[in-house]
Amino acid sequence: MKHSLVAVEPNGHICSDCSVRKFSVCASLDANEVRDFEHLGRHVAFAPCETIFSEEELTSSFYNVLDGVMRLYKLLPDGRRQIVGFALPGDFLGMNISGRHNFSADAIGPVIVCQFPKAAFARFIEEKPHLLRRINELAIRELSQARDHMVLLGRRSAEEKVATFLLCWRERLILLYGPSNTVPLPMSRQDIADFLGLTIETVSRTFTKLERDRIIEIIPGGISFLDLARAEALAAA
Amino acid sequence: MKHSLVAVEPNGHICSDCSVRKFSVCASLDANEVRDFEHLGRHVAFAPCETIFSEEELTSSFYNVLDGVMRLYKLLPDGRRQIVGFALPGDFLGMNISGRHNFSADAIGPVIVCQFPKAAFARFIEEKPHLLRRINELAIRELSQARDHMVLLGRRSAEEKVATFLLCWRERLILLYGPSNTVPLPMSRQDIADFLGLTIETVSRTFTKLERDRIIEIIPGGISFLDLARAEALAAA
DNA sequence: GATGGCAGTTGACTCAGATCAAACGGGGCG
DNA sequence: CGCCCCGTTTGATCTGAGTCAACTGCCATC
Repeated sequence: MKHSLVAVEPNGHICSDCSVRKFSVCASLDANEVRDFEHLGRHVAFAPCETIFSEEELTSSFYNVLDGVMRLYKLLPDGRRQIVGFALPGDFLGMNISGRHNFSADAIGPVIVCQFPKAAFARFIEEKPHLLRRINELAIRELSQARDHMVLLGRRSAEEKVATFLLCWRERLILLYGPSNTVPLPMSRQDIADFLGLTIETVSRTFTKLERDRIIEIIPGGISFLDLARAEALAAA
Repeated sequence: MKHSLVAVEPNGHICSDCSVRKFSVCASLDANEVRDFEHLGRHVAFAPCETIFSEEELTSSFYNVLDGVMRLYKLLPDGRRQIVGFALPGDFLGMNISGRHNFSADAIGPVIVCQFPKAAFARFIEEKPHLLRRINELAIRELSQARDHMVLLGRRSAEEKVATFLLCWRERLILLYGPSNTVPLPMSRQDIADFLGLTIETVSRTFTKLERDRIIEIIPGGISFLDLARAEALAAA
């Protein structure tokens, strides 16, 4: 846990140039609104493994991921961990009704976020129903993903879980960075295990099995798909 | 699967008298808006085991549960089922972004819903940001519950799952009907199993074990808590 | 008050994935 | 270069929950 590198660009950023704008909440804002919006958020960088916010902590800000990957997780009192998602550029974090975060978030690699003070953001949204609609849309999309993940956790085998994870992760990266059969995996095996409800050993063995079956190739920092069709068959089944 | 009993009250209902109003989306509407809202929805009754809507079906309506219990579930192609939630009076169903339902819903016992044609509802919401805010609030609450359920599915033992389920179900019923240590369970053992990512046999055995340990008592159509503190200890651990 | 059916329970056995333990391997550093 | 560290892989064994099968008990129907 290194210390944070605060405020990389002390309000010198320009939202209209922002690379994740079209994926993000801000997609719903027009040119004038974006200008106002700019004064609201500021860019903050986090070092690998740094915590952006913790479960049960009072929510003081919302976050828009600009660059990097985060793991979002919940801990049981005895230390068991369930990763409830990975956040990528464009993801919007921090909404809740209790006033406290309901999961923790930390940076996997270096991360840059656009941070909005909660109160100012709430005020800004007040008169912008289209922004609210956009946030609602994102929440509903996440809800749908959460339900899909419940099916995976409750009813799928280890091999199905891993295949599904790799394919879904690939899809997300394609949306952001364009098509490729090579899939970087910035998170550790332990992270993948805690996301899929498995142990690290099972994840590792399953990777090896998929490679032995010539479905994937394990490369440093990721995998490469050799046979997408068979991977999809495993995931669908 | 019996045939449906349509439109119990062909628009003779009065929203201002509605028993679930304070729990529901409609809580955000003022007296005038409720009057307009009345013309939008109509009450529809469903017989036990009837399907309200199916996954992948085009969304033509939204639903507000007025009475009864529904199971919300997703099926894998080979028939494995994951119940993603149970809907109780006050729950609002049908929101999605794809235009298709992303899970199926059927009645467990007799169910009455308030059904809103999608288009009319969308038009109504257009100029009512507070209603949108209320819907967003409900979505965020559900998202939080979904994440809690992921932890349960991915990281908890059978006994912890069952104890947690019974306690959570009790909490929901208390909110609606007031405190009681007796907890009706209208859903079948199979439903509970498919909700918790277990088999029916494991659910049954775990119930028996909890009863043998004098934590619960199994009664027809439900259970009764004998030792809430120990149940909570099991669920928390 | 027999009969059939279905939800739930119980028992015996199996197995997928967990646990425990050891080995591997690549990158950083003295 | 050699050593260590740590994330990962592999192997051996164990076990919690799944599977398969039989049984119970409660209605519903005749």
